[in-house]
Amino acid sequence: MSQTISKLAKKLNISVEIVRFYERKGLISQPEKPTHGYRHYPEETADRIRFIHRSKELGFTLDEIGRLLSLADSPCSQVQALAEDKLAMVQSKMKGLKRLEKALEALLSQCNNNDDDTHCPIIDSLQP
Amino acid sequence: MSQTISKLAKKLNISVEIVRFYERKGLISQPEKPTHGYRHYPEETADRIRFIHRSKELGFTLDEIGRLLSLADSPCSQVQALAEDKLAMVQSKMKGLKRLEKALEALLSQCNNNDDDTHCPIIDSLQP
DNA sequence: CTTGACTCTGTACCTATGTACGGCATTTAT
DNA sequence: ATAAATGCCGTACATAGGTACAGAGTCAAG
Repeated sequence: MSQTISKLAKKLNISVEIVRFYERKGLISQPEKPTHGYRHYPEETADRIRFIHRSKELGFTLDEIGRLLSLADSPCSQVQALAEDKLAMVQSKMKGLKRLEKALEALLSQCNNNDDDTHCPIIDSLQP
Repeated sequence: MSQTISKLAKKLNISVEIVRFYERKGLISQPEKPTHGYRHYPEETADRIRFIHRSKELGFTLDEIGRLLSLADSPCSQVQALAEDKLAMVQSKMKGLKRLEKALEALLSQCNNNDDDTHCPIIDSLQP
């Protein structure tokens, strides 16, 4: 029950090029190529690509996903460590954005108390 | 009180090339070049680059930072409008990160209920 | 005055994640 | 049997944000 690259791509709603791209990146392995070098994929490859896409949505890079995939049979603690790193990164980014949000809100409130449209207090605040 | 490009770069702990790169991108203007085309920077350039770096840490692209910087001589109402755009962008970015955080936390909580270190439930969750 | 440290411009290269295309082989539909 | 579709490989391009030279000019110390 194997399928050509375009069938696979269509099923996953991605381009044929992306399948080959993932192969070049080592995320999926080159399958059996019975007739004249044509790739024929088993259903597991589709699963693997779905895994890749889910992980991508969670903010993992393709490199990290490669590591995740190779950890598939590793102790839970290793996988956990990777996810924890990612979580820490996300949380630190959020902290920075929260700071910025506060700063922008503060700036905007200064504008609201400003009668003089020719000069903006935001600019003064942005200057170090 | 002007300084050469390498003095500036060293003070800011960045490479000389980056200073020129920012110049090419229009983020800083080419300064006075009194002797044979050598750049000599006033202290404001250092301030400007510090501003760029702070903004970068908060997830602004260089293009966006360019726009922020160009607000300097605009009427308050324009500055305000752009700041509001940024605020909306920041909030939307935070929303995305929050979703990610929740997803990662959900994965990790599965690990914590897992006695079997030889097999990770994260991998199962990502599997279709 | 020579040597070594800077500086200039311009271009090429790098990573990440693809996208697109040229040129040729093969398979499938008519 | 032939034309269209699909496949292959290799390479170039795109974006963002740099990084690294090459080759030539200039400045500063001994």
